[in-house]
Amino acid sequence: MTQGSAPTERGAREQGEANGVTRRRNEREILAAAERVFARHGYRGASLQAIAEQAGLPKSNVLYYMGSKRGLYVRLLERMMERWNALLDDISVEDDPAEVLEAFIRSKMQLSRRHPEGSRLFAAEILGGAPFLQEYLRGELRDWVEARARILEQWAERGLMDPVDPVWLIFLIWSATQHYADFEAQVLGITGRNELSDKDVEEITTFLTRVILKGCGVRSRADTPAG
Amino acid sequence: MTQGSAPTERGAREQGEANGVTRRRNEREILAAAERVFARHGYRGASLQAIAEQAGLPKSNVLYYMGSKRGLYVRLLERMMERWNALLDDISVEDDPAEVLEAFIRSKMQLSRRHPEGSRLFAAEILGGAPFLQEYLRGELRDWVEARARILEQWAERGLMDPVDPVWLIFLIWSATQHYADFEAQVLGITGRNELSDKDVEEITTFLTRVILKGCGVRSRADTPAG
DNA sequence: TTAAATGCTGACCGTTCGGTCAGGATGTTT
DNA sequence: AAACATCCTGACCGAACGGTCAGCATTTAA
Repeated sequence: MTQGSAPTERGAREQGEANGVTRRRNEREILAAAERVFARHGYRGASLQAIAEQAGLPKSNVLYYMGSKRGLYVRLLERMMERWNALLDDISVEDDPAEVLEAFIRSKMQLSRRHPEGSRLFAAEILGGAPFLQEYLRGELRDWVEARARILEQWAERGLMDPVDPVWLIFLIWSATQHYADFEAQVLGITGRNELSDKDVEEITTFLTRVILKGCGVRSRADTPAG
Repeated sequence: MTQGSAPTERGAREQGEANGVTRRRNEREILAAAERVFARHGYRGASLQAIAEQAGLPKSNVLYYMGSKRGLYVRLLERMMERWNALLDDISVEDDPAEVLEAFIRSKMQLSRRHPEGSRLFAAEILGGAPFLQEYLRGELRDWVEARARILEQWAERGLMDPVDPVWLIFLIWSATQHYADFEAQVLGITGRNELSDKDVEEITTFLTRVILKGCGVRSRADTPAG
């Protein structure tokens, strides 16, 4: 009665495969499941039981791999931060504002599309007052924004765009793109779609690029006669 | 041993005040506390215990007033929907696009500022897949957006603004304004502020109005020579 | 073949969850 | 002052929570 399962062929291991293949697969499965559950219910609302079920593993196994709920959550946040940091890594004042801003909008849009659960996980963390990310926001991310803001300012000084507040502009792009991941349920409900197609995303990207660039009076370097 | 509290002066009633004054105050207190807690932790992550503590009442009292966790949550959502529905209630094709769009941005910004917890509560609900608001999104709100989208289209036809997709435009305004409530923690962290002042909000509103109106090529009716 | 190391999980722990309810406190009516 | 209706809450309930751990299964090393 205490142990009813068959002695072999249990778990996800199935047949004896050498090395850490199962390990890697389980870990990946857990991280994906956890991202979904944390994104949907927030840190407190998420349960390890739900994560384990979605990963197709016993709860104990999740804890065996990840140590603790907190550790799993932090690991997911860090993974998302890495993805974000890779964005728009190297830009300079010499670059073309139109190209850079379009690239920013486009890559941010793709980040939201490629990792919607991760985007929502991040949003849920911020929504809850960023208890785990305070340090990151006030440190790394702040520097990231500051550096890019200074470049935008210099572009404005050179007459390549209107003298708008660069930080508000970055927030505008952030929010407009983030919206399609975080508020997906709303976007789909209002537009009556089941999902956003590649074509939809391309259309939205074009729309945002056009409106924001025009709104900031961005002139492509090619359009400007003199340096 | 079973009951150690003093026979009188318990609860929030304190001194005998006639009528439902205490009732109304308690109800208001509970709703405010619940909005905070639900916004921060989502539906599942919120606990009645935490809500009760923030309201300064025993948990049983919260259930006595509100019936159930679900009922309390739904009531908060409905209150927020009412606030939203009051927004930009009566506009027509004959109105001035610049005025209407600015009023939309401004009033939406004020909604986020006046009811940040409500805004975040709404955001958390959508983030979690809108389990309680599916119907509202696919019904009322969809109609709301459709009606305004048609007016924007007509403005475009009359040459009062660029022929942009009106739904994407509404989402752009929505996201840009919503951002300052939902991502408040991020905005404050990055800008190094403790809170957004009235002046900040006014500045952001002006920025958004300028960029979005210019980006959509909105011309004020006053600027247009002929009808 | 055996011993040690590692992978894995059912059973269990203390705590907290949403919700119920008996019954005392209070307000109103007679 | 007695009867009644309403307000309120401490004590309790079964369920679910995050986390621990003994102990079996499997792989690796000797």
